[in-house]
Amino acid sequence: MQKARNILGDLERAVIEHLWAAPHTSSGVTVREVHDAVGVDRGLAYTTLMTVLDRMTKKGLVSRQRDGRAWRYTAASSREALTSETMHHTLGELAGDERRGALLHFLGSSSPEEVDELRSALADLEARQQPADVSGGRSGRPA
Amino acid sequence: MQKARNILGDLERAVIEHLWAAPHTSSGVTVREVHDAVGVDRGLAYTTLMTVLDRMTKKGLVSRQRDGRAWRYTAASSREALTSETMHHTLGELAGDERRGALLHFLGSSSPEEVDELRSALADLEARQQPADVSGGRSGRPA
DNA sequence: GCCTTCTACGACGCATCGTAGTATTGCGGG
DNA sequence: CCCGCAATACTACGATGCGTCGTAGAAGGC
Repeated sequence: MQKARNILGDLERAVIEHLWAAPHTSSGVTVREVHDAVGVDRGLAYTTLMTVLDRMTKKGLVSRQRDGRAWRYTAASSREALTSETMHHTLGELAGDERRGALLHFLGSSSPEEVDELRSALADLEARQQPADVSGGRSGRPA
Repeated sequence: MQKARNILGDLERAVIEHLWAAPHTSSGVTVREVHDAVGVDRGLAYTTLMTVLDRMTKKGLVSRQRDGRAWRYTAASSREALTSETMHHTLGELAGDERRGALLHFLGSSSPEEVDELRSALADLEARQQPADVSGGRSGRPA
């Protein structure tokens, strides 16, 4: 009985989208604000957003903290982190040798821009680690 | 109305797993064979696998061809291709600048092995295109 | 002709998600 | 001190997807 392959629903997506858009400086967004932002134009009831936020909390997608008798919600992980995590999850289902093939496929069906982005991200990462050891790989420090 | 974020269910996963394991030389696998392979141990009825295969066909996950009065099923895309496609799908939901961040995240949370794999895959791809232009990037051919 | 093997089609149970109503609780104004 | 507003907590309902089967025919084999 392992479930939970659906990362995000449709409304959930819109909601977290809004949370991501909120300034990190704030201590979070109230249900009312989320409703005003993504609920009203869709003609949704306040309680709908409440339920959704509540369920997302239980799933660990968002976190919240008290503010008076209201909750203030924030996204649990950044958009980039969630995307990365999802991609890892997808890739993680493959055995090592298949991963290479999948990555090759991935690159092959990427646009030149994406490849560039990846290349530069790789360079960034490399620079951040051991600027010396570029020869064989197996760069030490994990995590 | 964009749906279809669930790529694979649970049984579906097992089924396509079996199809992937089948020799490509064969012209496909019958329901009977799939049932024997992944259905019997789970105590599933023959018809269950029939339905699942049928639905997967309608979703384009597998393809089939007649063989007498039976169908022979084959996976529509390779495991690697499907994985790659899913990853692209995930990444594709981001805007350009966020993609970079996501990729950085992705690399940052990858094991050294994965980074190596990616690096070598990138090198492969590069070699396959313009063996000359390695200097600046912006590899011409826009797909 | 009867038994087997397949396909087609419909059905049911359960989980998830979008959606919302009702009950409850706490704070501030009169 | 009590009322009502606002926000939360609790519960519910319909749609859809998926796993699971059953039944009804069609096509052959003996």
